[in-house]
Amino acid sequence: MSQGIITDTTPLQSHYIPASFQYRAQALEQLRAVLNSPAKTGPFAFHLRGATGTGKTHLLHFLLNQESSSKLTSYIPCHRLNTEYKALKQIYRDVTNDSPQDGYHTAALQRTIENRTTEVKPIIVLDDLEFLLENDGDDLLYFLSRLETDLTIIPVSSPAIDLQDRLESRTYSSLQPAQITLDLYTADERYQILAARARNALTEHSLQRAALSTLASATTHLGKALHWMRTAAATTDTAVTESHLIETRGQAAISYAEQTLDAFTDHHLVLYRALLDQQQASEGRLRSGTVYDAYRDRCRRTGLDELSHRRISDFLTHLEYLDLIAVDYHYGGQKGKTREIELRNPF
DNA sequence: CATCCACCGGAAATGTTGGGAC
DNA sequence: GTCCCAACATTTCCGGTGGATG
Repeated sequence: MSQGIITDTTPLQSHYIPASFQYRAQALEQLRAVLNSPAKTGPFAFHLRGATGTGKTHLLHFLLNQESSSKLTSYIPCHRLNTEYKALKQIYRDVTNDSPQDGYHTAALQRTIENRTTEVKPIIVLDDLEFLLENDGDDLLYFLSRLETDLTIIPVSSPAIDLQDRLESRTYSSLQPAQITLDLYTADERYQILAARARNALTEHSLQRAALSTLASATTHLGKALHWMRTAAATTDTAVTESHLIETRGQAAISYAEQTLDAFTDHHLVLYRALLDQQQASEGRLRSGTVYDAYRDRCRRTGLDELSHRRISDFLTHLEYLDLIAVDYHYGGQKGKTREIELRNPF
């Protein structure tokens, strides 16, 4: 093993939260104002929206660690905890400091949570809410919205999700969520943030200016850019030049997707690989039928039992939510009712 | 104007897991 | 062990969808 140019991987890791946030002063101020607004009874909600890679999750962690250490926070990653029941179990754990025995009924969990929240007044963060809504509807939010205890509910999602559309009107009207949207970082802001991370993670002068520019302009998604930086830095002993960066693009894109899909099933990854195959094999955009065929072939070659059309249709929606593919929906016309799919230009 | 494309997406059915009660 | 039950992932079923085509 050679020395490499990475002095500290921490600032390049996806969960790293910096000591201070650049270029988000306004959003932070809004969030603080909302969190500290005068108490009222009943649940209080605000919806934090922003494209993937705009730092929604990181900003919230930053804020909640810093400001509200006195308040109890229950963090629900809805892409994993994608049913009301799973989310309730997590909330139960957080508000009681105790693990629920399995076999508890939903109503029993709800009752305990309701009792506990009169005392602890937790902040409940529902990150990647779209996954829960898609899988299980708005039962959880309806339950939370009807509590008469003081709690703060923070749904977090992409800007494509409009709660007024996606929630039953009874849920929406009792939640009345405020809304805060994070804008994309500008190219210059991305450049500065990436430069700062490089200073903390790499040896001096090991990331060339041209490479940094390319990184900053390649994607609006900071997490992807950092992942690419780390991939490039880990594969050289001297310095990240622009050409070395470009060489590692494909590798970085795939490992990024694999990391993202880690919390999902094997089939999600097989599906993504099948999409990669198809994209290379044919120019032009793909339709869900051919994508399914490619997925099935890959399953057969690897001895994995294939899932049904219907199931894979849902998994495609997951890939779309994760911003790994871009999709046009056709509800009829020459092509019939289908989806046209394009791999997101990874970087 | 009828028919067709090619799959969407809701809903019900099925199969599996794991706990509690007897 | 056996029966019952809830939650859950997945399959099965099926009624659409709207421009193009003849």
